[in-house]
Amino acid sequence: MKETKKRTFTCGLDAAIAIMGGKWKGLILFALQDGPLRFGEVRRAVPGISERVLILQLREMETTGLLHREVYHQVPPKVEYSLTEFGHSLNTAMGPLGEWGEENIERIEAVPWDKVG
Amino acid sequence: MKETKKRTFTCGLDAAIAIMGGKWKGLILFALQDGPLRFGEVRRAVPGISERVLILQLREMETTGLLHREVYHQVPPKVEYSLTEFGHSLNTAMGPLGEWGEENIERIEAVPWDKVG
DNA sequence: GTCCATACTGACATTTATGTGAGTACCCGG
DNA sequence: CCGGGTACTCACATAAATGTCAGTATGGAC
Repeated sequence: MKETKKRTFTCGLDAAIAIMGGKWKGLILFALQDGPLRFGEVRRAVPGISERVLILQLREMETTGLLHREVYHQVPPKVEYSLTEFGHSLNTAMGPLGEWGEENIERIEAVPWDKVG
Repeated sequence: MKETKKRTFTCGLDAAIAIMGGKWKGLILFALQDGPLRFGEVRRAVPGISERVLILQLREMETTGLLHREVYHQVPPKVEYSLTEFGHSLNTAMGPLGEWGEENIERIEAVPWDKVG
């Protein structure tokens, strides 16, 4: 029960998708690419995310080694999040995907999303 | 709710992630990169996916314009799926992500996945 | 003492994604 | 008439992801 299950992946893309999780982690990664941000700054940098989900995502990304969490013992509290080397490398790898999205954003927005699901 | 809701995205990466949907579409795209495959061939190329979910994913990807569905009126039935130009371009954009996953697959598999969620 | 700001935590509800297993339609060869 | 092969469809069930909202802890300013 306490054995850490060793997930296996069919290919590198499979693994990368697992790391990326849902719809937020890529955006969080993107937001942090230019340097550390405090919790509240990350929240403002990722419009639409709820506070609780942001915390969950940040914790997951800390566990997977994508980012570092630095706590300053102050009042009011201050916590800074920054990318690790691992996180930076993933961010770099996602660059082309982001560019593809930029180039095709009109087409993507025109998709009849309510008929997709 | 009859109006097709025009989703908007905060950035290109956001849009790309929306297109990629869950954990399967990237793998399906990857499987189709070398040419058309029949339904059963896609299923075998994407281990672990259930038949129903595969159908749903293929339909979504057809709707979003990533792939083309060609029906041959034969018995037994034959349906071939192939990437569109749009699908190919996305596949290309995901190339670096797949390579990143390959390079880091050991590290990713070593993540304590049961403590992540 | 009261309030402020910040970064949380916890209970709960909802939405979305995925999975299971059965059944359908078709023509053909036996 | 039966079973084989393929690509589905349908009803249902569960799991995972996301959302809402209230509450907590802290020390300093007032």
